[in-house]
Amino acid sequence: MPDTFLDKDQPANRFARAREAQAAAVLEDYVEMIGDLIEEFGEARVADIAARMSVSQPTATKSIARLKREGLAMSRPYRGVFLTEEGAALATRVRARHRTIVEFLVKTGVPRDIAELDAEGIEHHVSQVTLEVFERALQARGGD
Amino acid sequence: MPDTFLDKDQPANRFARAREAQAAAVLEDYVEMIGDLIEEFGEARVADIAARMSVSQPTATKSIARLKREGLAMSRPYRGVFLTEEGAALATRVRARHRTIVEFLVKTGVPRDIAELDAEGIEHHVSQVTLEVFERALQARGGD
DNA sequence: ACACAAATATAGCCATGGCTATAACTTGGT
DNA sequence: ACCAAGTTATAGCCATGGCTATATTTGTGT
Repeated sequence: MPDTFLDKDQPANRFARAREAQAAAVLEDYVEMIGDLIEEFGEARVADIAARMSVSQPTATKSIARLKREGLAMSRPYRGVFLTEEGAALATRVRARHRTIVEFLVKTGVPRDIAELDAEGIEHHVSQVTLEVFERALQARGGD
Repeated sequence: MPDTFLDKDQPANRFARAREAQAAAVLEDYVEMIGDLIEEFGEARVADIAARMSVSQPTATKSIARLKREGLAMSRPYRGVFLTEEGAALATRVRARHRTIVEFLVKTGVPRDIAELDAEGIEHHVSQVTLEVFERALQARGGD
């Protein structure tokens, strides 16, 4: 089990820390979504990625370039996008974390649709410790 | 009671929504911290703001310029920064929300120092509905 | 009053992540 | 085989939020 999702160093200041988490957020979102698309359609096309992110196609292309630079994805021009081993592993962790947060919020009393929306922003800022607390809370009372 | 913190429209897509929340985050953080500084020292100097944000002084100056453009703060060159009525109101709401989230996390079982760190990133993505759920959870079991 | 230190502003750089417009490539149909 | 349509890439723009280096202003101490 990893102790981090996508960070290199821990900054001293809480604002600096939140900034770092934010920088990783875009990568995490793309990787998770590309994983979803591959699972659904067998491949992830740029156009689909752009549509899911509600972003223009060139913006998606640019972000994918960054994913490639960071070693999370691979692609050949005019072909679909695929995840590296590292990217796939990250996608798995991100997806699990997302589900944990949504389920925790729902269990706490937040309507599921709102929980989904909030989780999208929240998930990138939840530490491993907090995530484990959420998991324990889920197991405790009614892990149906 | 406000139904929003700092948003204009609601985007359809959850990623787009998270992006918007993020755009407001910097403003919210600055406004809250400027409020803190004014309360502590009677004024907020650029140097202090920069130090608290762990950011260079020119970066702080630039962000303050944006706060002014958005009508949240005021300042005269080489003088301290002050909040407009709107800025002060926002600071109050942001501070209350921050405390609610920290206390909720602590009550759930997250160590306080970690709760503080996580809250910094989380708070900008918690909807009004979820916040109210947290508040109710706090009142419910042991509002000591 | 004036010089100097400290604080703030400005200039100019970089990366990210948006966008539109357009070029280049793929693919499917005749 | 080729052309049209669809898809992806590229060019070039903008704002934000980082930074360093430097100019300017404030204010303090002698």
